[in-house]
Amino acid sequence: MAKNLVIVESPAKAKTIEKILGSDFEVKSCFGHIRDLEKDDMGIDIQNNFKPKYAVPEDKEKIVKELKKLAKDTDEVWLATDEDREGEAISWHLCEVLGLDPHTTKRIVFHEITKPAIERAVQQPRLLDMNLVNAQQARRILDRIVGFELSPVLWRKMSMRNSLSAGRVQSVAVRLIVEREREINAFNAVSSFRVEAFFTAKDPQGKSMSFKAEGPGRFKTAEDAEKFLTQCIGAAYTVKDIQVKPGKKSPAAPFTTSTLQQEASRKLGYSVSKTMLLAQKLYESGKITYMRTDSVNLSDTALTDIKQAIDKNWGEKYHQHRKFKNKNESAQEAHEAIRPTYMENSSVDDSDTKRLYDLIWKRTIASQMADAELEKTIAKIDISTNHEELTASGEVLKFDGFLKVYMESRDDEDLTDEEEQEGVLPPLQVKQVVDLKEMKATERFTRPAPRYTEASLVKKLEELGIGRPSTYAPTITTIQKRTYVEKRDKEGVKREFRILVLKADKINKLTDAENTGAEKSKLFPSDLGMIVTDFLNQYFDSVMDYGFTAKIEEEFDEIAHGKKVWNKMLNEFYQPFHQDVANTLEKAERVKGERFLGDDPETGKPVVARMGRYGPMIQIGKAEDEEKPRFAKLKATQSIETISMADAMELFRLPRALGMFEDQEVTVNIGRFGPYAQHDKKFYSLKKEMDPYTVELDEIAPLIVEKRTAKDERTIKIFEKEKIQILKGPYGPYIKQGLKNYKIPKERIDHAADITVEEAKAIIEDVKANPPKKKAPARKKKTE
DNA sequence: CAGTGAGCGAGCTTCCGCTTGACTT
Repeated sequence: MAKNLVIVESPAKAKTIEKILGSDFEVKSCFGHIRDLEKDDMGIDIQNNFKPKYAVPEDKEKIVKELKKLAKDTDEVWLATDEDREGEAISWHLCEVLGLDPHTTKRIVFHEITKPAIERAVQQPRLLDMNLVNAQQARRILDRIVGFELSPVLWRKMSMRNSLSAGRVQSVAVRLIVEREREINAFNAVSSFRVEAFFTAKDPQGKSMSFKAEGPGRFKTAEDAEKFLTQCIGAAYTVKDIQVKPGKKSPAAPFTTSTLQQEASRKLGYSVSKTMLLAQKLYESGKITYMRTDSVNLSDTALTDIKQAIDKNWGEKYHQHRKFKNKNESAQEAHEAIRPTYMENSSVDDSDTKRLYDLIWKRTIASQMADAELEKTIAKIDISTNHEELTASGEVLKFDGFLKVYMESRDDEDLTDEEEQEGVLPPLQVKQVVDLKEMKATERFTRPAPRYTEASLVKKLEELGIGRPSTYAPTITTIQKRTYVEKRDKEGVKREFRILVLKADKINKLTDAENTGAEKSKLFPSDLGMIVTDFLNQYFDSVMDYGFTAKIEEEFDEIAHGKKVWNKMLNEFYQPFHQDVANTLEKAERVKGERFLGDDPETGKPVVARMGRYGPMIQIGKAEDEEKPRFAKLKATQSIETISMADAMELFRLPRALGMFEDQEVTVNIGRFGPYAQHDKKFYSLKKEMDPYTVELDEIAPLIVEKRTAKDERTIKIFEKEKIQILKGPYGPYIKQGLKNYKIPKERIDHAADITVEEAKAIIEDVKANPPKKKAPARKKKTE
């Protein structure tokens, strides 16, 4: 038994630190928080100054028991949880649960897992900071109050039966997506004409080179653009002025959780949860530092390591020492930036993981490399027939610096037409005459802000100070699980644009077409998301305010600095908030999100789009009418807010009868699980590309045949009389009787085809006698 | 697996932030 017990949060960290500290220290992990508020009565005694009621969750009982035993048998316990609000609270909970005295127990912290940092920490222990702990308790209690008082309001006031939820973070995340969608829907594209002139000029060797120049501003109408081109007929073009300016580019800071998620999304197309899963693997195998961090800091040992790698690979002049500062004020910086643990270490097996590792490696290296040096050339070209001038600009890379390894990519929202890639200009001289090949005036349209991707939403949330590195990915999952938001693609629509071409002193008018509005893997709000957001905005504007989190974070900081009392702060928040909850419960109407579309031309009955119990739908006629109303479900891509009368009526064309196949009728419809065909009492899901409104019989027939053969292939053996089947599933062979499935014992799995009826029966009886353990949700208590 | 759509009411759901693990019928 070691003399000292050190407790950290992460088990991977525990292993590394144990090696550094040696045999006098045993290092254990508590796996994050070990206590949480009870679920009953919110776990808060509001009348009694918001006194929290904590409990050890079921899935933490085992580790708590183990820590208790170790703490008892050791001379001294050291609390080494992360140095932030949550970490301080975890240490305090450890004191409470392990029976340690918070006034004497040693508390140590380090921001990096390096030998000097840890040895230094052990020499300078401090005590628990109860102010910081209280700031965390205030944070936790406020979130519980908001979540557990708002969610039930939704259950009462929304007409849909989902398990709805609301919270300080998720509801604002949904709001961002809803508002962006409406901005896009309300957007009117305005067009203007941009002039580009294509020239040739001779270089000193007499070789002809072509280059491009931009026109003077933009023309609002085709007439203005044509007028300008007409003026240019027969003109001579002379270089009037050349300016050469040096420029530079600097590398981006090393990765934090949020920037890693953004770059992995843009460069590798990973979802935020995929990025975090792969990063976790890299962390656990010791390849990278901790992946949930908001710090851009690199440890001194890392800096030395990185410098060595740069010097070795590219030479000293590529190295530049840099210290990055966090832009984000809410950052708590308990860890380092995300970086490789050793720059030398680069063998990663799995290809997806390797691509992420390479990204981290390059970003880390680049962050300590020299600026890239550029030379920007701007040439003004005079037009002899009018007073206008054209501008040609070019860029030459003089020294590549960090660009040798890494260039940060951008969200398309940051890109404007002006920032398109600069080309290289031929070596021009003032007074040189250049030859115009052609001049084009192209119609261009303004674009609305793009929809959020998972990663750009994380970026926005971080800017607003909402959420933490450990919650970005789960938050994105939650709002999709609640069906407030859906990630999907959107097909673009064709749009024509005009081009005026001046060539050989003649003007030609052309039209071309482009695809516009196409989106890939973007977040779209559902009708439910919109309705819930509108409701919350109407009754709980303070919590829904984008500045709400920032405002209460300031107060948490004041608590942490001992300038404010935590339960007083909570009371100031709670009184008006709870009043809003009570008022809303009493006064607000049940929300249906109804929108009137028009009258049905056939019957004259009103047609409305609204939210039903099972989702958005169209209703013709009223419930109180003698004839029952007709209903149709909206397609996944349609929404109550934007659907047209014509599209709504179109939905009533289902179910469709397609004709007979093998003497049985084939019909198509859309069900709970999407479009399907029905034939001989059996169901067949339509393929993704099949549209139930237009699909033909000869497309369905192969589907029916295909399913039959697939079933044959899945079947290993059938015992007709006993209704027992031996089937091949995704996890290997299994036995099916009636509708129930039974697992085949390991030792028989390889010989599944040889199983006899008796054997199969025995296996079924056996499984029935010893039912496999169900993986019960960890938080639920067993009632048996 | 392929229904439904009004209203009532039983019994259920729900937050944010720390951290990994279990293992398919």
